[in-house]
Amino acid sequence: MKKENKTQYVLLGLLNIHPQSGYDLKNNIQKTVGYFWSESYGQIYPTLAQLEKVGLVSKTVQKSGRQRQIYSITAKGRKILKQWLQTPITLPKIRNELLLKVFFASSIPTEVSIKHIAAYMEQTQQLHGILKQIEKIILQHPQYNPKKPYNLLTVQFGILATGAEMTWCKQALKKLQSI
Amino acid sequence: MKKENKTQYVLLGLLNIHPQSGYDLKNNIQKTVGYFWSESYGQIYPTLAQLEKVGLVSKTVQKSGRQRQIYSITAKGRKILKQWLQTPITLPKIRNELLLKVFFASSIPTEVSIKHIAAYMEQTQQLHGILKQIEKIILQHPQYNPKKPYNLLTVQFGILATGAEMTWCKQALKKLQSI
DNA sequence: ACGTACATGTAAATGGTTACATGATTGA
DNA sequence: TCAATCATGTAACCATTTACATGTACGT
Repeated sequence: MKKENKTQYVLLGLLNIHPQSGYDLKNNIQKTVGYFWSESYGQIYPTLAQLEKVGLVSKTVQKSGRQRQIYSITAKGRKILKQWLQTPITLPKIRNELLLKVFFASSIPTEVSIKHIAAYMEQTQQLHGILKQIEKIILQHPQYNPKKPYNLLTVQFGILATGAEMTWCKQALKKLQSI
Repeated sequence: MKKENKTQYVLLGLLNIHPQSGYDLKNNIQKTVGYFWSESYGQIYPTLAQLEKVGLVSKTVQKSGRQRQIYSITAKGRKILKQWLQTPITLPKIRNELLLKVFFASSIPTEVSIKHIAAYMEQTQQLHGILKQIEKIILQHPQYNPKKPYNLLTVQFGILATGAEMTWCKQALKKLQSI
């Protein structure tokens, strides 16, 4: 397993919270880090198999009911996870299709750009609302521990980021509508 | 050439401004849309060949001096570009390694997260500064046309986005340092 | 009995980076 | 003449999505 492949670390990170199946992992990635990370089954299942082969996770087949493949992180897996958590971060590589279309928009009608930006704003607004709700839930949760604000911090990142994007959309729409 | 592949549209978009070589395209992508889009030679050269094969661009070999392969957009290419510019946008797929490391940070020392966020802030701050300078240059440019503010708009998106990230970094650092 | 969600995977295709190979031109 | 940068490309590899295949369990 190559060091750079990040899929494995999301899986290890979630398995470090509690053992679960590939199916659970897919859902939990969406629920917990879905705003800034995603994985498909085509990545998850092969990566789990690979992680098991090198001993970073172990598999047990659920006895009762359905034959679910439950994965647990091993001591070795925890070590590798912690190591990765401490390696320097790199800036995310973004590829924003809206901005590309806006940048090259000189040869098409202004209304098209307006429509694109409006659509972007709507979708961003929706995400912003969801993140605000999540923030509220975290803060109201009786077990919220201010010494471990990591989940809250990532949600707040999303709130600020989407907020800025909405601000830009409003500005951009105003400017384009005045043309 | 598949419709969904976006590399071709950046190339068409830039060739629509003026004819240039693959090497130029690489540099110009960086200079113009580099903040939110990038391409490697491994994508550019094969895509140019493909675009020529289907008649969206044409190639002429520079006569004088170096034998540069200069590509121009064709009428058909312009048509395809315009069509794409009008198709609905999709939200960018982000994968933020910093947030992943912060999210899973409960099992490692707080100082590690602080270091990560500080590094992120520094890099973001630098980009923010560059974008502010570009904005100033655009606005001061005598040929700036307020009826075609597309370049300015993308730069301003970057300024607002990086600004929000810097705000978050400061908040997050303050919170973590108080633990 | 039927639909929905649970559940696990694989194969093919696509997307994208990196390393390599090669050589020309320019300026100090 | 040497280094830098201009310039074009390919091959190998890595990353990722999508479509497909297959079947189970649960609630109504």
